[in-house]
Amino acid sequence: MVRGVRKARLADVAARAGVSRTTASYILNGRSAEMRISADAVDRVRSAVVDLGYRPNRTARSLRTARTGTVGLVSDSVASGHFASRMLTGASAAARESDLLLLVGETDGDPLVERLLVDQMLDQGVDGIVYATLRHREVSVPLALAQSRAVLLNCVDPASGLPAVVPDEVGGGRSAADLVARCAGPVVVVGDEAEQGSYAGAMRLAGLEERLGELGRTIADVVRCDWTVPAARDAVSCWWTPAARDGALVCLNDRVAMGAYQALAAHGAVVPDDVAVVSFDGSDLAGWLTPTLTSVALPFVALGARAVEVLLAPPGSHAPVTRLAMPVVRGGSVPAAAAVTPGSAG
Amino acid sequence: MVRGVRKARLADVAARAGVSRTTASYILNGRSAEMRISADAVDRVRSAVVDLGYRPNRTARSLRTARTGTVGLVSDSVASGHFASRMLTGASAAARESDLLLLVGETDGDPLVERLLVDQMLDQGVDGIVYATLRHREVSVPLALAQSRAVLLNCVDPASGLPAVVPDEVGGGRSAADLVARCAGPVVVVGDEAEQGSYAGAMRLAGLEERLGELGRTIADVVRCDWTVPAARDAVSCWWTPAARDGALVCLNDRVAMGAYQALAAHGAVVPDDVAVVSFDGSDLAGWLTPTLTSVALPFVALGARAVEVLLAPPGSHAPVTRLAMPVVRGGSVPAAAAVTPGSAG
DNA sequence: CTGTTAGCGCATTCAC
DNA sequence: GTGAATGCGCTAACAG
Repeated sequence: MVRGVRKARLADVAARAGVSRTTASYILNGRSAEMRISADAVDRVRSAVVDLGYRPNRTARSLRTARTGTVGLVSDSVASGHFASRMLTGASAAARESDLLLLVGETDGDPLVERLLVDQMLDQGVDGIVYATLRHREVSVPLALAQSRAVLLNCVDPASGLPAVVPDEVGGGRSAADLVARCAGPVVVVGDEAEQGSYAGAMRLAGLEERLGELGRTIADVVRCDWTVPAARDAVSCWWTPAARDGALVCLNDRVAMGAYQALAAHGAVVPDDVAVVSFDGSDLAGWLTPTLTSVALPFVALGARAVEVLLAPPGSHAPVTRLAMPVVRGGSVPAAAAVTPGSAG
Repeated sequence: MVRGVRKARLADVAARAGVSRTTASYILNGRSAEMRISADAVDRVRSAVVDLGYRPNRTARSLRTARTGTVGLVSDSVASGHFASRMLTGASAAARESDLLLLVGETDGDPLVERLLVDQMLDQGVDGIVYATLRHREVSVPLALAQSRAVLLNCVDPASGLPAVVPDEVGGGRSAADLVARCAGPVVVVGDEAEQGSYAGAMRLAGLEERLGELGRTIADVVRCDWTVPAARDAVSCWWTPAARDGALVCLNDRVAMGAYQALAAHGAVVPDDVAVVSFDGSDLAGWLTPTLTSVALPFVALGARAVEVLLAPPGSHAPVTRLAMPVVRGGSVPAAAAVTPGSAG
């Protein structure tokens, strides 16, 4: 424990103010009115606090109150992820908002480390734990977690009954449909929807299909490939046919879209004039491409913040699963004429 | 403070094992040999621990020992950064290695929030604080930090005298020089070296120039532009001349290189046949480009880990500034023939 | 080798 | 309105 100068204790403050520790404690905890403490005593204590540079010892307070003012965030590898780390930004901000400190730990997917980390945080006395994953998927949390105050972030665990905060992938798929429903040519999906055992692909595809159906359209084709730039580039390049002109490519994430861009360029197809491209994630990459990519964004900051909020709310005051909307980040890869007003009947 | 089932205390363990709390404490703190406690007592205590599911109360221990087993990491916006968040990964791993928990907080560059956060962490009783920045730059840390156990990460504060851990940007510049020193055409730098008041640009440029000089070469030109894709694309596109063929573009970061790629493609110049490209950062983006980009990498994970190690080491046992090498991540953007053996006389 | 005792700094119940 | 006394759970002198 690091301390710059000798720290003053509450007793020192009380002594200097000429009151008892109890009185000083009440005043500092905002109960001076309730306890009807004299204004004079309040003033003396307050100035003693300033004079002595008194800071309450949170450890001692925690021992007494059984609350530490900290929440934990354990993840597989959120901080390593390209931009999923923004969940940390959101969680950190929300924690600060409630005057809490955030304990983070990465397990790199190791179940052993995971248990150790959760136990350590519990021992440390965190007031709650957010369990986050890089990919939106199903998990099976350690028993110790399931028995404590916890919230799942970007994942769900049906067995545990823990509340979860996730992106609304189906709604995102529907938004993508709205963006391309009026294009003249075929709507083609790029990317394997079963990628990495993640929920994202299948749900995005489901939403897309559902909404396209409502608008009287269908998915003409699915170009399956890994969610990486080279895989998408090669797959799109092989698949490309002039019949695809005036259609739209719905890429399952931004890296896939980048690969698609490269393939289209190689074939001399111009985005968005010859073919529209939309994708999912809304990562920084979308803004780096030329033309900029229209992408249905993962609201990582909001997800992280909301997870902490749900954690702090009274248990049961939230739906088991909170789905956060995926906002459309508009780029130049989709002609306005291809879009339909969201929610319209088409 | 969250607790699944009623927690057993050390006293319960001692009672069940038929020993005193002291004895139990010694055993659990690995001092049974030193205290010459009977093997029988040790066994009884150990099984009592298991039976009762006893976990030591870290808060109580902290109150007594004045150490909390936590370190803080406060940053401007490291978690928001594209891949700088990996400093967190490194720090988290190093903390775990020493059985410490990591408290993180982002200030978003707000000096007020910064002070609040540092104070809160100090109140919380962290054993030390890592102060990190997204960009490698000079900072002026809050007074409270300067007076406590702290280490700077990716920044320096000459006034504070705090130890710092930073990437060796000059060495990185030298590595870049080695990669392109033998190219037939001119060596041209892309990017404004004074970008964002950061140290990175100037130091990379200095290292590049220094090493090129040793090898009998010079920087032919500097194409100044912001470190963004569109700015670099436009700048390189305007500047491009057939005279640049067979030369090399040294881009000050990967996004600049991406812009350069786009400009070169527009002019029909092929990488690496017509022109070599190297850059700095070693971000994921480097692997997404075609051909993949050879980049001198920022060792973010190692930086984060080292910062925690320096924090935990006895004060004064490290140089004031620890510079970590920037490893070259080889891609396909530089012909082997253009390179020289690092460290050779050329 | 083991038990007794005394705090760590704070919140809180109960007398005054 | 205020102060004395108690205990959160643990560690570490000190005595036996």
